[in-house]
Amino acid sequence: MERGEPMRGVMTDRGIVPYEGHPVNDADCTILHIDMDAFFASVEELRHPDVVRRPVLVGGTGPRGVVASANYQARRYGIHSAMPMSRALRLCPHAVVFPPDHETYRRVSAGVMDLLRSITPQVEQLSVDEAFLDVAGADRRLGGGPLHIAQLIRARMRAEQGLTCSVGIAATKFVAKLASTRCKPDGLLVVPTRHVTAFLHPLPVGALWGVGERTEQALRRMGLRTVGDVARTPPDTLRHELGQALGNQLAELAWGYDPRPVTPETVDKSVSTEETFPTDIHDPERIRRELLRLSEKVARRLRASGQAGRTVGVKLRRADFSTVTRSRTLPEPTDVARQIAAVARELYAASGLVGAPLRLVGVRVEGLVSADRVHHQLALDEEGPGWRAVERLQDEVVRRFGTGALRPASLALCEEDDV
DNA sequence: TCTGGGGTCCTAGGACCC
DNA sequence: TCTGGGGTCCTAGGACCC
Repeated sequence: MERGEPMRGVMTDRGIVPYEGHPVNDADCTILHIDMDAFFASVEELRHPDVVRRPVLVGGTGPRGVVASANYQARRYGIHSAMPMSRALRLCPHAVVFPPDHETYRRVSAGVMDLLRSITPQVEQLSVDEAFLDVAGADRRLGGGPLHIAQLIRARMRAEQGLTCSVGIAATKFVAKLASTRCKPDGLLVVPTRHVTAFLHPLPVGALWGVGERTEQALRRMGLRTVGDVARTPPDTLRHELGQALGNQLAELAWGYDPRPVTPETVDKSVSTEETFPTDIHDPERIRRELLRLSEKVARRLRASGQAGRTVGVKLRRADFSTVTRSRTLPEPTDVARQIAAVARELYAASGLVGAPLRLVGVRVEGLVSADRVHHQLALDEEGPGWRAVERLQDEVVRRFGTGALRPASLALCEEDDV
């Protein structure tokens, strides 16, 4: 296939060849990895047809904004996600920039996931724009094989959502995900099991799950540059250099061994929110007010999902980017903003960073359980009698009249409170 | 160039219990 | 007086993923 053309093919003895006119033995390859192409940017292109064919960036527009998504026109300039927006705009001053609209992306994502679940219930959503499917059952029902199902998904995605996606097909999650990454954008790649090592071993170590910048450096110091290099290294050596878990994981992935099944339901383990300030803040009163605001946001999300958590944590990032986290576990789970904020402020007070300039603060609640198991205890808790009910009422007001209706109450809480 | 926001998992040390 | 080993929970930090 030619440069610049979407990659659609199958891995064979002769490398990747187009599957049109070739018999594809994909019988054992029932795992699909679906990856939406430049998802946020593509959604903005759908809403603003006038920007199609121009470089499009989605991301923070403030002084500390980063690129969350870049379309493929923008990527030609060397722009990629997580790059500071200031640098991206130096590389491509005429790019069109949209601030992120996560509500819309979530809505489009829900449509995408519904489409996938209409193919099979065996859908594991990885993020807003990615999912694994196990189509073994769907294949028995629909017939035609995984490749046929993947083509059906791509056609429906284009017709029903107006979006392109890339699909990797393999016998394992890991190889399917690598396959979709290699064929982006708008691609489709099958990696039959007997060609897995030929596919994997030439790839750079960074292609392995769990190898980021730091681990890549460590592997380079060991003289390992490709997945094949890792595969030929004794697992004991990998464990010794990288730790038990990561060493084991890389030793297995380098041979394409990945027994993890597709698991449709996963439960959240934590809820958090954080904010980077446009400029550093040192005023303790402002930090305390931020902690209350973030606690309200976390508590609202907990209540909306019917969860409560026992461990409250704060994250404080200094001007030099060094980060401190503090946490405390409570006797009972909570979903009450006043309680979360009280703990967050105590953790801040004891952190040794009061008065220090901070670029970011965050609030997290973990150790989540279903909230209906703890409601009565919370109602009796002497620290916040009635606060739970008050916040429930706020939820109801927002539900019926929108967030604007709540603003005065929220401000009043900020100004009056003194924990 | 100067680094977002939402998550998961791992490591390591200390407390505590048996 | 000196000293086990295992298990669980808690805390802090860090790497990684999208």
